[in-house]
Amino acid sequence: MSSEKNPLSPRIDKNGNLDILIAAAECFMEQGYHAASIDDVARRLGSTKGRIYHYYRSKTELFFDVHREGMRRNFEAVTPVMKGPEPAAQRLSAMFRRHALSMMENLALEAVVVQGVEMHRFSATTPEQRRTLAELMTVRNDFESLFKRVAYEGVEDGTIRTSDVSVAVKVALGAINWLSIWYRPRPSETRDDREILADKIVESIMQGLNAPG
Amino acid sequence: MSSEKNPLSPRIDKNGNLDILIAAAECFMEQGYHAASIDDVARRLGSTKGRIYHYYRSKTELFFDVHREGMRRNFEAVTPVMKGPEPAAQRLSAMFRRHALSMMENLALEAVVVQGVEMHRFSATTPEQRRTLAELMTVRNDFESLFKRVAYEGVEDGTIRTSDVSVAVKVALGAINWLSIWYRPRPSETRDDREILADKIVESIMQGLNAPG
DNA sequence: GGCTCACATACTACTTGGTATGTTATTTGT
DNA sequence: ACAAATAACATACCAAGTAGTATGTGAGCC
Repeated sequence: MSSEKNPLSPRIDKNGNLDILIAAAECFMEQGYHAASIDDVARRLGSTKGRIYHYYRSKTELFFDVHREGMRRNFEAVTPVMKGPEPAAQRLSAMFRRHALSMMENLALEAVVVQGVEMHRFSATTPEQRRTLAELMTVRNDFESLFKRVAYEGVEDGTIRTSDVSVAVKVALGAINWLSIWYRPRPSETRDDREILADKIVESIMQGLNAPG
Repeated sequence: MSSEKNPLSPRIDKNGNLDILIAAAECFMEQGYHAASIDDVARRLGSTKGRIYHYYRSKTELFFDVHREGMRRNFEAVTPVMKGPEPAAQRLSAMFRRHALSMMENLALEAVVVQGVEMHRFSATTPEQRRTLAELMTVRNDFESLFKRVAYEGVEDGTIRTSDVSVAVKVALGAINWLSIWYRPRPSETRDDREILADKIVESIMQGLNAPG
């Protein structure tokens, strides 16, 4: 009864194949999907291919599940703050903030999400892979739509001003996703440090660079 | 006498190996560096490997030169507008605008730049490759520093307001670089369309999303 | 007529995704 | 409680693709 047909749930069935997802994400982040071999992932796990192919039928499926788990955590981070009595601009800020923090705290997974689906557009071979691919693209669009919806609410309630909501959201999400390129946690880093950084990013997105006047 | 020791100049010696760079960039953009084979690049050129290996000693060097050419065009686009009598905020806007247009008009090259150097951090084998890698990272940092410098000028002349110039610049450049992920030119697109899009992006970056007040 | 440039052709050594087959611990049916 | 089935891996192996090389070849130049 616990496993719904939610397309966002990887099959992490209480056991330790979440380890596999994390290890795969780290390898994909460091070397890129194609350069990282299954043996690399296994080595990082301290095991062999056998373990991975016991849970995943192909490298592609492994990648897809890493992507799913990353997107799942994105939704998990953002959805709790998107509704409420506050003005839309305030809720949107909270969403950006949460998303930025999620990027930092799930860096490997999110780097894979960013590295993303584009790569596979051309190399997806089997029809099943193409369907999965289409599904993942849909999930990404849905995620972006969450922000667009709240941004539109902000235009209506007067707390947000922009000439093109769609572009503005893409700009903001691009800025946050770009974290996966340049952000690397220092060893001594604390949660406070990350929150400070997230706040600065949100400030840049919401206030811009121009001095008021 | 024409070839200076400028690290930004790929060796495009009047002949047609610029074609190779473009074809390689397109392949790398579509399939990713590792998935794109030298034969793929050759096929796109309507020739064979022989031609490519006549000009480039390895796939890695080819990638590096694509990266160089992309960065060269970035500098070419931005540097002409970074100095002048205008207030810094205005010059910074112009730089962002030019950079965004450069992203759109050199999409393949810039996508490779974005896909970037990080990938090679782990797989760079020879000492020479490591040196080239370090060089490319330096060039990227220098490019970012261009924006930071003008942003600091803006803080001083009062036309720019932000709590952290470094983060703000990373946010802005991230937003622009993100174009390489989602922007794809429509067939009927004109230069005006691209300029309109660039203006919207610059507006988002400079004004933010919050309604003034 | 030789020499070099600008490629094309043919080939190799190696990597890598995937499979087929063990092997051991754990669960399950009775 | 015990055998049988199955889960959870490890080991050994192969076929396919690919970076790089060695060699050929025709056209232009000196």
